[in-house]
Amino acid sequence: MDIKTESSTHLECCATQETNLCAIDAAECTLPSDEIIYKVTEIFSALSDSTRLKILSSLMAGELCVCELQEVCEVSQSAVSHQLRLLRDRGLVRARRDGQRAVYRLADDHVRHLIVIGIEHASEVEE
Amino acid sequence: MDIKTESSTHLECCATQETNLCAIDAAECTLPSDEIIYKVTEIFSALSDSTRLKILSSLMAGELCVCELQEVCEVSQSAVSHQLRLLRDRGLVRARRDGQRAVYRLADDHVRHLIVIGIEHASEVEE
DNA sequence: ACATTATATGAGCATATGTTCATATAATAC
DNA sequence: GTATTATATGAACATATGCTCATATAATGT
Repeated sequence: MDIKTESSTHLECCATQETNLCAIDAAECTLPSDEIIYKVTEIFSALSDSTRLKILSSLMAGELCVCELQEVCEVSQSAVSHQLRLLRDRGLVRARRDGQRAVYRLADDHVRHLIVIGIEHASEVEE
Repeated sequence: MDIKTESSTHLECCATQETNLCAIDAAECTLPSDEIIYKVTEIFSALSDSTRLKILSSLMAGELCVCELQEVCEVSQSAVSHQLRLLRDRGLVRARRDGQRAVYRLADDHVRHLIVIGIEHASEVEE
C-alpha cells in the first residue's frame, strides 16, 4: 500500500484504472464551468418553489399586478411580493408601474420555454 | 366601508374590479393543477443543486459509476450517493450493477433536454 | 395636510436541504 | 471464513428557504 501525497486528488478506486479514464475525460469535457453550473442552478431553483411557479404560470397568460397574482395563486400579499423580488433579481420577471399598481410580466421567451418544458415533462412522466 | 364576511376569499383590491376580472380568469385557466405544479417543482428542484447538476451534466457524456462521478464532480462518495438516491427516486437517473460498481445513466431524453435548455439559458443571459 | 389603496421589505421563526461522519451492505478475491 | 473495494444509508448538524407579522414606502384622492 503506497502513501498518498497530500497534493494527490486521485482516489484509489476503479475511477483511476486505465479502462475508465476515457469515460472520466469525456465527462470532464462535457461538464460546464462552475460559473455556468451556478447560473443554471439559480435558474432552476427559481422555478423549484410552488409559489414562484404559480406566479410564473399565471403570467404565461399575460401581465398581472401583485394583488391579481395574490388572488390567482392564493397566497398572501407579502409572500407574493417577496417571491416577486426574487424573480426580479434573477431576471425571470419584469415590473412596470401603473399608478398604484405594480404590473409584472415574464422577462422573455426563455422563461416561457422552461416553464412549458417543465410542465410537459411533469405531465408525461408517471401516468 | 362594508364588513368582510369570514367565508369571503376575495380581497377589496384592484383584483376584484370589473376591468381586471378577465385577466384573473385567463390566468386561472392557464395555471396548472396543484398536482402538476408539485411535479414541476420536484423536477426543477432536482436540477437546482450544484452537486446534482454536475452529476447529471457528467452523465450527458455517457454512463458512469459512483467513484467516477466522485472524481469528476469533486465531491465525497457519501454526498454523491445521497444525491444519486434523490435523483433515482425522482426518476432522473437509472442504475445498473456491474460487479462491485453501480453504473448510473440519465433516465431519458426529457432530462437531457431540460439540462441542455438550462445551460443554454444560463449561457445566453447576462453576457 | 390626512386617508386609502397597493406594494415592498426587514425580522423572526419553523421547516427543508446538503453535507459529514460513522456504519451497513454488496460483490469479489483470498 | 476474512479482507478489500465499492456503494448505500441513518443521524447529526449547519445553512438555506419561505412564510408571517409588522411596518415602510408609493401613488392617488380628499
